[in-house]
Amino acid sequence: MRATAARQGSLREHNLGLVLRTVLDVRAAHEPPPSRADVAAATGLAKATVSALVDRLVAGGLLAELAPAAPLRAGRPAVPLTAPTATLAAIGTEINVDYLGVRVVDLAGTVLDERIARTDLRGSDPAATLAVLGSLVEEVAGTAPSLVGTALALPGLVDRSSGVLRLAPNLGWRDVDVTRALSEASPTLAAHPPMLANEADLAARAESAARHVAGQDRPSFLYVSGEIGIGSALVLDGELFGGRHGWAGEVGHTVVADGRTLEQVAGQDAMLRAAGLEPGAGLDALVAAAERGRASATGALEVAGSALGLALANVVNVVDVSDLVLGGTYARLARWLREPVLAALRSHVLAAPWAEPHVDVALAGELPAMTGGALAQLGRVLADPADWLSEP
Amino acid sequence: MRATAARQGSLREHNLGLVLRTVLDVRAAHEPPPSRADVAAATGLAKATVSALVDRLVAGGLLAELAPAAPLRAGRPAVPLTAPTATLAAIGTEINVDYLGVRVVDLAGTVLDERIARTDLRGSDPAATLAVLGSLVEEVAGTAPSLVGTALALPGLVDRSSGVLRLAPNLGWRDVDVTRALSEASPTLAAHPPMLANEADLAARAESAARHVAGQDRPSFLYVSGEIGIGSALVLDGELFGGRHGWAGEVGHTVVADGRTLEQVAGQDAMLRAAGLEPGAGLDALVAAAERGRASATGALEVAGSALGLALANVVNVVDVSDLVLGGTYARLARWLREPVLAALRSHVLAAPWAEPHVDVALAGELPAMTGGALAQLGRVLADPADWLSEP
DNA sequence: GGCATAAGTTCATTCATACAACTAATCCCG
DNA sequence: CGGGATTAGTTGTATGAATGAACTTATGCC
Repeated sequence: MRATAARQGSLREHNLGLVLRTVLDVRAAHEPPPSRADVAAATGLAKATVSALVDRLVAGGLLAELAPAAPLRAGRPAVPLTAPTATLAAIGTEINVDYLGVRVVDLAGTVLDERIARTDLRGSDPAATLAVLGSLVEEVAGTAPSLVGTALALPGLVDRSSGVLRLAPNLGWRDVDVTRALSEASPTLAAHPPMLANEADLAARAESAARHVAGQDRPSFLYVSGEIGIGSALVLDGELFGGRHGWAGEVGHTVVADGRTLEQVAGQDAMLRAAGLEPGAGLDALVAAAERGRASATGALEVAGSALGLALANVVNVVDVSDLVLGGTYARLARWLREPVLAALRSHVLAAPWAEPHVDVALAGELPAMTGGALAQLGRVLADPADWLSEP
Repeated sequence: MRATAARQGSLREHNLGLVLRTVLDVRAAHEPPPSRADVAAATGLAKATVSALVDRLVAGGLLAELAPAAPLRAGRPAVPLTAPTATLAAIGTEINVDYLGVRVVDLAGTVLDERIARTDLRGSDPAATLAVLGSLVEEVAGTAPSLVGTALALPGLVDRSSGVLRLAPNLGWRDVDVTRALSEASPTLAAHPPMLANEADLAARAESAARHVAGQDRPSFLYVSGEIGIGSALVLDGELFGGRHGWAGEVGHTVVADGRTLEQVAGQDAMLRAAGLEPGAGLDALVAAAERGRASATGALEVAGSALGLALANVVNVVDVSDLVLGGTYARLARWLREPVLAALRSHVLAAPWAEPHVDVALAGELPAMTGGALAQLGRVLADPADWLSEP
């Protein structure tokens, strides 16, 4: 119930966005690039209207005309429309517990460039780490086309209004003025202050886009991000649910049993310990042990899966989604986690008999939060193309 | 991202709704009824446009002109606009564990009529109970102005597409075709099939409206409904969050400790038992005992409050709201529950230091779910007034 | 080469809002 | 009591966006 008066111009802006999204959406679904006529048919707008809007978008650099394909049937051949290659891009960045990275994505969703540095950042110095990230951004910014915006995914609670990272338990960071530090380290980030968000939230955005491309129209799911910590994010009808301050999804800090949080039971370190491995052994060691069928490892995963399932059952009871998506490290462990999670869901979710719970593995590729951040910024263009027409 | 082409008419419909909502909203905030000029100033629309739209709304019966108030200052006196009295109404109904009722509410939010029957409906016969509800609806339908729609609040899981009540644990009902039974019992409900929804969801709508009237513009809160069972509903920026199927908010069936659900620890029966009272003693007995300071009662409430607080902390970690509203029986117990709930929130909510949790008592009046159901139906008129202009 | 077919363009028409001038109804003040 | 100031609401013209029908362009098919 947006309380804005709709003037004549609003109409045009709305339809401009509609046309742009229609062209890019059809592309996403692996259909051939649409023509002006296709767009008119899909939107219900008159051909003349679509032509005018498309012309404006092409002139503004938000759409491109392709060379006509070899015509198959009678009639004047259509001019196919697509996203312009590499004219507009966004940079998604991420600092997580065991890596940090930068990724450039354009309007078509293509990854143009990326830099990833794997290091253990637990207890690291925020200033130094942010300086590294800033320099990675500068490395890619040179080759990048004109920027829509930037985003930074963090494993913690972020204050989006002030640009301060409030708390990242697994990094050991607290009240870090991330935006300021980055703007000093990188002219690019100074010019385009990053949108700060939780890692799981942005990963879920990428997952939503991936599922859209895979054919799910407006997917609804709970994304569970197992990194060193455990985060989650809810997507409903393709829309991310962020809560009041964007702090939704902290399942990891949910209490599962006798005062212990889920992270203390099913976090990576806890699983390693329960499997009888050294804390520093890493995920690979756990996967290897489980693959060899070692009872200590599979048993630990069973216990972790049950706890995860219980925590997720509580979440599902409260937010009502039936599709759970395992991402991050949980994606690699899905083979062993799925069954105990499903069992917990079936027995604790009140609505389970009428909405059979599903547990899927994430479709989005490696390090989805960086992609998700970039997509979030690119989404601003789709939402309101008029703002991006003339000025680059 | 609604995928609809905006034609010229969409503009008009949008602004028509905007004008209607502006008039009713200003009324809600206890300001004097606005004139056409006030609406123009508030919306940013031109005076001429507002006049045209208001005229249409008045002609269609969705707005009414009042007699000009005694003018206070120079200038032509304004014509005040309000909701028309008793021309359009909705019926909200409810079946709960210990009562059932019917309420008629008009566009101005005034309760025009109601019938409430208090009985214990645990293990009752669905057909008989629904027949009683149907007859109550018929009683009030005669006097009611033209109907926008009807709603039915139920303490359980409802399948809104098929109109079947899937499960109401505390009634002992399962897979009851409520819509069909009611349409046979009541011609009014046959003509206006009720919107089925969870009791807590509709109560939260009423609470949202009450908070809006109280001056909170677009309130965000988690409503916790303590009836015989425990339900909850999330309102974000004035909008109810229902989840995928409308089954969100089942905190009562959340697991809090060693496999026990919240209802088994903090439900009304559990509290009575813990306080050493008979299960049938009722809420009044518990309140009386607590007021007399009996340790068994206050102790039981302390325990229940802690469990409730823990469950709510888990919810808050996942959905990120900081205002909790105690409704239903919990409103009467708030004096004793508030502190333990707050304590649990402070220690278990990750974001608590940056978003101080609040625990309020519900503002909406008695049996808010009935009001909320009616308001939900009336909201359809506000959302799209064009549909309701000519035909009644 | 002519006909059918489909894509895209041109142009007059429609319709909702904006803007400005105007009328209406009141208070204030001499 | 009458004129000026002030505010509400109306009237009429202009603007801008979408529409629909006619038209042009570009192709395949026979």
